[in-house]
Amino acid sequence: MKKTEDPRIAATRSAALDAALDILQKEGVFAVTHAAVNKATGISRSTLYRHWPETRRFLIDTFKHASGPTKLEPAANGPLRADLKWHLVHLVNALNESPWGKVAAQIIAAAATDKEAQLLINELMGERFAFVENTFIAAQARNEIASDAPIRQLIELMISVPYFRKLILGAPLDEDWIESHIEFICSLAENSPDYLHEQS
Amino acid sequence: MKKTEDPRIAATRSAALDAALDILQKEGVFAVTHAAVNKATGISRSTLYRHWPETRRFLIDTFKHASGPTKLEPAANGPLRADLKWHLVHLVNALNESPWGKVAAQIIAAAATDKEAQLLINELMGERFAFVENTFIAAQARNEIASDAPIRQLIELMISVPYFRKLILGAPLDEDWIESHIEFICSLAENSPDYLHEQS
DNA sequence: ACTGCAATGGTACAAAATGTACTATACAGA
DNA sequence: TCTGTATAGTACATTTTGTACCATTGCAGT
Repeated sequence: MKKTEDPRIAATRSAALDAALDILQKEGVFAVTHAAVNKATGISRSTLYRHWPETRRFLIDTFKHASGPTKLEPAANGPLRADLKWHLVHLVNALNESPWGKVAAQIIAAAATDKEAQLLINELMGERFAFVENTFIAAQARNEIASDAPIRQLIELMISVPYFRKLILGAPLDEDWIESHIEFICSLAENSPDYLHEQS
Repeated sequence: MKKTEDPRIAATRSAALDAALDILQKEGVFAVTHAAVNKATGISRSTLYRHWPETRRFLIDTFKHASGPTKLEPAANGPLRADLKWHLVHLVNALNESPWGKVAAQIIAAAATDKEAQLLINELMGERFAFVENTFIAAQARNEIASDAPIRQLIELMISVPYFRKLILGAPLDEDWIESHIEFICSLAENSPDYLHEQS
């Protein structure tokens, strides 16, 4: 059994991934190479090859590094509107300010051919979905919204639009937009017509 | 002045881009190289370098090739629900069956560092947005939906969710899903509460 | 059919990137 | 201090990438 990890290993891994992430954001996936990280950090190429014998794995680890420690704190148990806004602000911050916003598109693209990337996405998205879902369920329990509200679709609406705007349209996600999006979702959730049952 | 383009040029371009697209779909962006296309087509490497001196441009042209001739036929002028379904089926088909669905994520990722890729996306998305927008405007003219319906947001809802499901979640877009999504959108559009004006 | 022009194919070669092996040094932990 | 391991550095083999050159092929106009 192993006591503690050699701090040197952690140090090089951390420094290398920091640099790789930086390169990834600034110059794109093609620029993330052992040689480039060596140049940026001074960590010798042979050491980098020992840590990541295959470039693909290096890139995947960089992605994981970018997603960072995902500790989603629980939303306050206020009214639905406040809780949703809290979630949305959290999401928008992640897209606007953390490295995540800049590399998410790369990870998604990688997922097309790399199973690990897809797993990473599933993990992160699953976490966020569950998180928002809990908020809706709590609101149902407080009778703020109908018991048959289309929660799944409301969650998708809430999350997919900011991703789409940011990653695909390149449109800004500012304070005003957050307000209008929340308003849009909340009026749907609160009015809660029987969307799925009143089919013509 | 130039009469007609040498058919050989068109032939090699076409064959090269076909192969490049095939490689892109099957093996990802890193596999799209002059050498790989040479191996796949028999077109000599020197010829490929003459056509695309830089690999980046080669990839961008492959993206454009994937997006194909985007001739969006006008939707029928039926009731809103029918028109929207027509649009959504068209979009889902593009995501499910054409190369677009498989390479869209790659293009989006490329857009992060490449201006041309972003322009391509803007062009394609702008086209589709305008298209769906016309349908909503026509529905307004026919008094099917209120004059102050939040069209922009409804369009984003309609388009962003299938993209999100397909590209990010990897979830299927089948017939059932199309029905429920249409139902969701239509009930919003038709009920048309004053989403944006009844702020608390 | 003939001819000039341009595109292609093929080869050779230069340059750079990638991957591996080996040794000496520096550092962590006991 | 001592041992084991991680790192730095070097050297080298291999692959990939990019360029130059020339012979050949095919197109277009006469």
